[in-house]
Amino acid sequence: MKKLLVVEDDMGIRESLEDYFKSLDYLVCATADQRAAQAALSKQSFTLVLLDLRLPDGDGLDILKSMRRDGNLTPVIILTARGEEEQRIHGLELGADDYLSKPFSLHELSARIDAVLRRTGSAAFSFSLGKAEIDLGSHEILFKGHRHRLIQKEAELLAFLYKNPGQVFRREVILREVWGYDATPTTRTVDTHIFNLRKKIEEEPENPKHIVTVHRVGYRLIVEP
Amino acid sequence: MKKLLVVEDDMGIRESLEDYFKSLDYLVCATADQRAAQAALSKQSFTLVLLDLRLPDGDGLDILKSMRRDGNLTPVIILTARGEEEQRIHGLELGADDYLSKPFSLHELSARIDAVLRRTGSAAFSFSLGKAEIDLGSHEILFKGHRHRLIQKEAELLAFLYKNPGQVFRREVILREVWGYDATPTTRTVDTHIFNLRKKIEEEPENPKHIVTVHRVGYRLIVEP
DNA sequence: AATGAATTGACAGCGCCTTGACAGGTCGAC
DNA sequence: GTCGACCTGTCAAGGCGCTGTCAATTCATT
Repeated sequence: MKKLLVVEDDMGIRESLEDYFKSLDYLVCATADQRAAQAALSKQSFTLVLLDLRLPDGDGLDILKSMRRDGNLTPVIILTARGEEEQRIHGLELGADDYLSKPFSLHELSARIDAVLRRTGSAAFSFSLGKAEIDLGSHEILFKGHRHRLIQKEAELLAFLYKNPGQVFRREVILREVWGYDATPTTRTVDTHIFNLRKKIEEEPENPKHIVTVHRVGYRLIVEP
Repeated sequence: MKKLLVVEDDMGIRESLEDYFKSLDYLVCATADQRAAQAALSKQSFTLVLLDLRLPDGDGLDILKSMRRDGNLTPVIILTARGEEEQRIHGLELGADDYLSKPFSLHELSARIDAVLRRTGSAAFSFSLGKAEIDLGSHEILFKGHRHRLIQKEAELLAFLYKNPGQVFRREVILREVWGYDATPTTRTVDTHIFNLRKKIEEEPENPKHIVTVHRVGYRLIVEP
């Protein structure tokens, strides 16, 4: 489940954003100003933040600035009015992931969100591989109408692969990145977890389409079918 | 039936609020000062609280502060006079859900109330898990015809999980979010409270359906059966 | 002091992680 | 095309870290 923070002072826009994304099954927290946004950010974690720059109690960029200062890497998309190019540029410098000029269509915004989440992968929070819907926030996957659980190492392994889609990783690298620098397990352990993952997300585990073996090298994750 | 607590010292405003919301079929409890408000809050649970900050016997924010300290998550809308920005900001930090500057139209206030209730699900407050009806306002739960009490930490813990349904939280995160940043307890403490909560809300505590363990990670709350 | 909440510690049992073995597959050498 | 060396798929079993459980202790409130 993706969780959105909307920061927008115009009540009309705010509510239409809220309604639209709720209809897409997002969890939406809508705030109208800087203070409320900061309060929400300090208490909860979000998949992505939609940020209007012109707020009644200050500049929306301050929110972005303080997020990044606090090490909060949640993706941010900036919503600007016409003629706010400077701020928009400044926003990208501060670490925003995309921007959109008003007026925009909700459909376009939704597409941008998907693109940003795909690109940052940071939101390896919830995604799908083929017919499997994977939710790393709840460690659950929905596959063929059945609900399975991912165990800890499987979830970590899958998250790592998903953050680097298409790229081949040698087993030693996977061990180092997922298990840690002082990992003791052998590379066979990786194989076992890959095997178990395939049983949970591949339609034909013996003929995997997503978690692919690269002989004599390692494994790679194919996101697009 | 929605039940409103109005805390407002100005008799004119108080009575017009009372009349207006009664005409909208709300149950309204109108109080004029901190003492009466606290008394009402300790005895009843409300759908939402309208809180004036300037009270004859102290700061309205004290009411909000003590509510949140008690794990009472009833939505609160703050009513401020012009030039009380600082307090309003402080209120949002303390967990208020919205604010409105006087003078305001009753119609606008009504719209804000609807928005807040929609946003909070109006339910971070009173909800059910399976056959257990949980009221975080009074810390009471009704389960199998019996009435149990949630103790403080149990209520806070359950409230936190309910605000983020489905999501897995590591024990360290739960400690930080529920106990506070400088929390001393160990993660075993979390287990104990989970154990006690299960005894109160699960049909088979040894086989929990709502407060679910994710091995090697933490816990998550399943709201839907 | 007394009551009840909050926390800690101990222990048993479960489940994840790892390992090792074998079968089957892949690819280069010839 | 065949062979052999090496790699990967598969799976069962054991160790051990993690959780459930609960009693005992500390802490807070009155």
